Amino acid sequence: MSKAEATRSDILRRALELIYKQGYQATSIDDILVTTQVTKGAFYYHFRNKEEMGIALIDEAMQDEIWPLIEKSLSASPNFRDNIYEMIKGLLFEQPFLTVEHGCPAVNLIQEMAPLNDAFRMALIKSLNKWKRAIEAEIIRGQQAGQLDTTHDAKQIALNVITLYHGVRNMGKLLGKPYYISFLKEFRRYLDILN
Amino acid sequence: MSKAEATRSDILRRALELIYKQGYQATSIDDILVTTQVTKGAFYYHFRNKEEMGIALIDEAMQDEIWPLIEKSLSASPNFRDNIYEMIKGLLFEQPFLTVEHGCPAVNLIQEMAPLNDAFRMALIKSLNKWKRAIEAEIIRGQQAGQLDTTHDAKQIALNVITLYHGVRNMGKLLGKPYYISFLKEFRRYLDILN
DNA sequence: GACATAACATACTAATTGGTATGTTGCAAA
DNA sequence: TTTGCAACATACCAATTAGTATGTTATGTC
Repeated sequence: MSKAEATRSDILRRALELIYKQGYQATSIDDILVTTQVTKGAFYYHFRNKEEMGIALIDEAMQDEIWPLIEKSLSASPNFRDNIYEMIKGLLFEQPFLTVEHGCPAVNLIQEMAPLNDAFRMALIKSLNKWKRAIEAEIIRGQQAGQLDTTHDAKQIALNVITLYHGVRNMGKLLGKPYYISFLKEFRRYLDILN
Repeated sequence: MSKAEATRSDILRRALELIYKQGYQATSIDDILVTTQVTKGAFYYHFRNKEEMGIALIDEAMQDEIWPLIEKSLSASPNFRDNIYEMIKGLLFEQPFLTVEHGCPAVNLIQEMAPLNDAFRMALIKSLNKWKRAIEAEIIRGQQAGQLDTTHDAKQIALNVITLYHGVRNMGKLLGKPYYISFLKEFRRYLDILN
């Protein structure tokens, strides 16, 4: 990685950190500059404006942060239920970057920016669909392996899983880690009930 | 209602509208003043600062907006399943104030402000608990009426319902109204599966 | 080693921010 | 009908905002 590329990805990583904790609109470019030790000239050399950086952040930094865990957990075991369960558990508990109080950066950005900015919405939809397809594929694999009745709609279940994840990430901000634990129990029950 | 009270509640209503659409931090006091035709002096006569107005908004304006629907739907029919289903359906579809793209003001505020401000978090928890208890009571009523096995934990189900609502409000920002519809079908299934 | 350009650095701006200081007006009680 | 205070109105401020204009420096190529 060249020095310029390092600068760029450093900006994105730090920006993700700040935006994760404060929100996109509440995070100023100066905030980012202070924590990165990068100057304004460098920032605007790499990004045309704040919005372009935000989009890059979704397409690159955010993906890099969570995608390894998703891929790993979805191919860990032959049992699709275990894999999906471990994926959610991993996202909730085993991401050092994420905390209960601040939730999930993707969920936060959807909440804040999807209604305000088309480019953000598109980027977030793309990211969501990637995740959805991965879950869906794992469910279909489970069906083909005889672990789940083929009458179930894999798409629908995938969306349910993501919806639950969004919900628990939001509720966790009020109820804290104990809620994550009781949610996980319920989530396992949900998976097991699917015949 | 005195004229002063009218001014105050007008500020709160308009502020709720703006904050709902733009977010709390992105809504400036000047924004509120322009749309209310109220002057800065009047604003700061009624509220010590922006935060105090935000809290009042949660405690008063937000409750007034959704609570009538919740109470009405939770006592509409003898069937607790129908009532809870209609409550969620009503919140999603029959609140003229709310739109799919902007989601739910309470969910939005939790996402944005719970990690940043203790006073907000407290007010939001209070509001959440009020809703949770109402759902819980309706579930217990259903259990006493023999509609639901008493082995089920009413508290847990109430939290599940709210979690799903949070999730769908967030996902709706990306997937739009069609998702609300398919979610509702799944939600009905979830209620019916509880034996 | 000259030279071009990529990669930054510095200094600035106009607009906006939450909040304050200091007014003015209306209305209710005496 | 004066008087006191609730209920506003106006003018201001220092800090912060995204973005720009105009530099300087490093680096790869010939």
